[in-house]
Amino acid sequence: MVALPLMSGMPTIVDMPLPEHPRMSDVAARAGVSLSTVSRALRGASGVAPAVRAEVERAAAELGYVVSRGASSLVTGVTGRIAVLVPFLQPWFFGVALAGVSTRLRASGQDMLVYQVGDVDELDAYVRSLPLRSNVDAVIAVALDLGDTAVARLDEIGLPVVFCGRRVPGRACVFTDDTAAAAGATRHLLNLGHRRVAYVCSRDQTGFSWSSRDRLRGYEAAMAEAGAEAVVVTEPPGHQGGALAMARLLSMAEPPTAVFAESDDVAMGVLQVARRSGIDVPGDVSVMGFDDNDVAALLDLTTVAQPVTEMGERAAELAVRAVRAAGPVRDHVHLDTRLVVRQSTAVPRSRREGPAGGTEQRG
Amino acid sequence: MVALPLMSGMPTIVDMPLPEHPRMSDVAARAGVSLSTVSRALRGASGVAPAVRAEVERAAAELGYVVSRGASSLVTGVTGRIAVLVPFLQPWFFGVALAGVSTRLRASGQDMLVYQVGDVDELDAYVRSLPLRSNVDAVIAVALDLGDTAVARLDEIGLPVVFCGRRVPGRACVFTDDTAAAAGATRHLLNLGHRRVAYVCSRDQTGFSWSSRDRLRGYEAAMAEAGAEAVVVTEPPGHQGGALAMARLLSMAEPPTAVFAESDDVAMGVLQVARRSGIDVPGDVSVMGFDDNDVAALLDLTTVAQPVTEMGERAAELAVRAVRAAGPVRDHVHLDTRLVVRQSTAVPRSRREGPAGGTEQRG
DNA sequence: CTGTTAGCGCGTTCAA
DNA sequence: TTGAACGCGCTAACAG
Repeated sequence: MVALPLMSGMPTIVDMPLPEHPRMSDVAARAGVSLSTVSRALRGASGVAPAVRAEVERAAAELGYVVSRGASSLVTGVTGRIAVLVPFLQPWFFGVALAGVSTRLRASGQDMLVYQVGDVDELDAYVRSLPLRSNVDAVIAVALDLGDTAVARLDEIGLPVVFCGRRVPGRACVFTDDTAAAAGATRHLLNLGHRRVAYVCSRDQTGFSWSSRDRLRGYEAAMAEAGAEAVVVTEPPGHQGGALAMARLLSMAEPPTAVFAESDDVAMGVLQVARRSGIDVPGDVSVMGFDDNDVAALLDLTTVAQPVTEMGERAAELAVRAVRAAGPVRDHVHLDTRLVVRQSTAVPRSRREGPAGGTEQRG
Repeated sequence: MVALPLMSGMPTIVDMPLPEHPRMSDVAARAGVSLSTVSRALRGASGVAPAVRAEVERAAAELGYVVSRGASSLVTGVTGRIAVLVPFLQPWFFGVALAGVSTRLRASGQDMLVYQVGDVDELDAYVRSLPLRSNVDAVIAVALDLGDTAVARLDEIGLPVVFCGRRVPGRACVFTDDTAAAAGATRHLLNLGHRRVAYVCSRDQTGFSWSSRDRLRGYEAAMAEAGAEAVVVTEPPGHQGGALAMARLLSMAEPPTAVFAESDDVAMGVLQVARRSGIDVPGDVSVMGFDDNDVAALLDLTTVAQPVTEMGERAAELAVRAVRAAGPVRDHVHLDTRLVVRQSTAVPRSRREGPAGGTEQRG
């Protein structure tokens, strides 16, 4: 700050009352420069003398000034906000994915707007009303099937969309290969010596989810490949569905020796019924899940791990890139899954009691 | 629409190309009125002829026009956005709370901005930088201890704060009585006939959380009231901590016959170690949790249920009210907890094998 | 390198 | 009941 000769009693610039909601002009006055210089300095734009920039930053800090995004986005058209659409907020998967998105966005100073669009109507209402220019810069759809019309509408508006958790041809997306992962998991059970491997999948009113369908396909392929007969049980989602499914499986003439559940959540229901029925896992039946959520480790469930946090981060990364590029980004980010072998899968009893059989394993 | 005589080949209003990003003036032109009339009509302000209003709404719908929040908030100072601060995104509690907030905000057309502020620095950075005027209308802190300086800063800016999950004197907040709930849970165990009831609590680097402290207090009070000796084990949070704690308890000269864990998550670790050690629950030891998360039901864990969704909804309600009132709201919303008795707690073996003892129970 | 000017899209005075 | 003018706080062109 420049030292000035002052008459005593005269209010100095330091004595001036701090405005409650300082604006850029307050900073400009305090730093003794013009508005545009403040704007440039605070934005980190080039063409500002280092000394001036420092002075401006000091003035801003002293006033507790922060640029109003609303005002600047009115001019630039960039809001600094990214919308994340999720079908649910409660399940483990979405919390983890959001954490990933949040981390990445923080790094570039973007804000995260979260919308829960449980049903098609909500999605529709969202797409219809919200994403008008000057509300968000991009949309990340997590484990969500935006319809064609919704996507078309976003395109029309010029809003980049990133799909997280699903492969969408011609679109920016981050995904894992559910089919291959499910096939790998099924092979793990087959390689242990199981032949009667059942698959539990879930469907709600809306029908199968795509990841559900993809996993089923992988299971069927692996079974066919091994010449084993596929046994598929369909119930509502969640562990309730898993419990119902396991009950049905246990009432079959020849119950399976291994159960592959579409998700860890469903597997929990399977395990619960097994435990209550006095059926030993993996002694009597092997159980395999999918997701590797936090409870899976707790219950020693063999499962397929997805890098969910990373999926969120990468999706956010694509969204940020699309905003910067001011145009659509079409990258496909394919992340790997990982088979996590724990205590819930083992060689079937028939094998153990017969001639000693090795426990092979393939990816 | 008014039918007009047209020369053929002359472009009609219907033929006019739809602007990609229609603005209010486009609507005004299409409806044949002025800008201010459109503004009034679309905002539902009074003083617009019904016929004119209908015409404006039609024009807006045909153009796919939506008011730009950015522009209007520049004038009104209201953003239509509410910030939700959470320490974590992954745990069950936060997903459920966010779902509650989301539901309530949707009803009033507000958007939800989510910030993960895991450590004090992040919180500080957030409070320092973001909530300047024209970014959000209110802040909801979920299970978070904003420091005094942070709160003071928000006050200064005039941003309403709502605390969710904690009682804060003189502030708008939604909470449950952790102390009373923990005391009730402890009494449940005492009433079953347990005397050696251990409490497992968690602390991380930061120290005890307040809910942790409150619950501990309730446990201690109930034990003292019954003339029983308190046994408290402290470990890191999460089920790992629970597992460590249970291991320590099992190595005591006289292990407890009942374990009350600070949270369901911690209780999971306790159950895991019990199961692996061949200790029957509740045969050998009763286990009680706190939260009633989705896994608790699955594992038949007796626990204390909190109305988490409702907490989120009510917090959002207070935030919306504060925005409407354009001033601070100081309501305290006290919600009840509920003891959920499942299969993990029972009369201790000593009682069962001795003279028949009844299973009493108090709230 | 810096200052001046003209809007960004809308709500809100006023006057009609 | 409607319309015209002004300004919300800021950035982007220019000119200096």
